[in-house]
Amino acid sequence: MSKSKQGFFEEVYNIVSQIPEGSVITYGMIASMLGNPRASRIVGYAMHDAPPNRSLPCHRVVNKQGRLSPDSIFGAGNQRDLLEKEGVAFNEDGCIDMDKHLIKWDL
DNA sequence: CGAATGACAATCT
DNA sequence: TAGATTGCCATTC
Repeated sequence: MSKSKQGFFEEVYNIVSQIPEGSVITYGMIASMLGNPRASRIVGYAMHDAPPNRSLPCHRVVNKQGRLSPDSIFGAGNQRDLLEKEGVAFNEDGCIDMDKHLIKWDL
């Protein structure tokens, strides 16, 4: 197993692995924590390449719209089902109720 | 080193 | 309001 990924990716995996159940986080937040509030895409790319051996709850990582990743990538309806099982509430639009489940970091 | 990629975000029309 | 475009930045070829 060679470490193809550089530090940034591991930082992303580290944060994602810390997401408690029933909570979600946005790509922009993770990027901001890493010091690059504009690297939201890098976070998404890290998720795309996220190795399952990290047990990354990538289903808890959503965009700011509270929207989940494309079913084509995740696997048709799996992500939403997982979140619902963890106690995450969804809106009628199929988006996560960010105001209730979005992680709030210590201010 | 340069070009291409990408599970986003913000802005414009 | 919804769809399309641009910007941003790390990783890969």
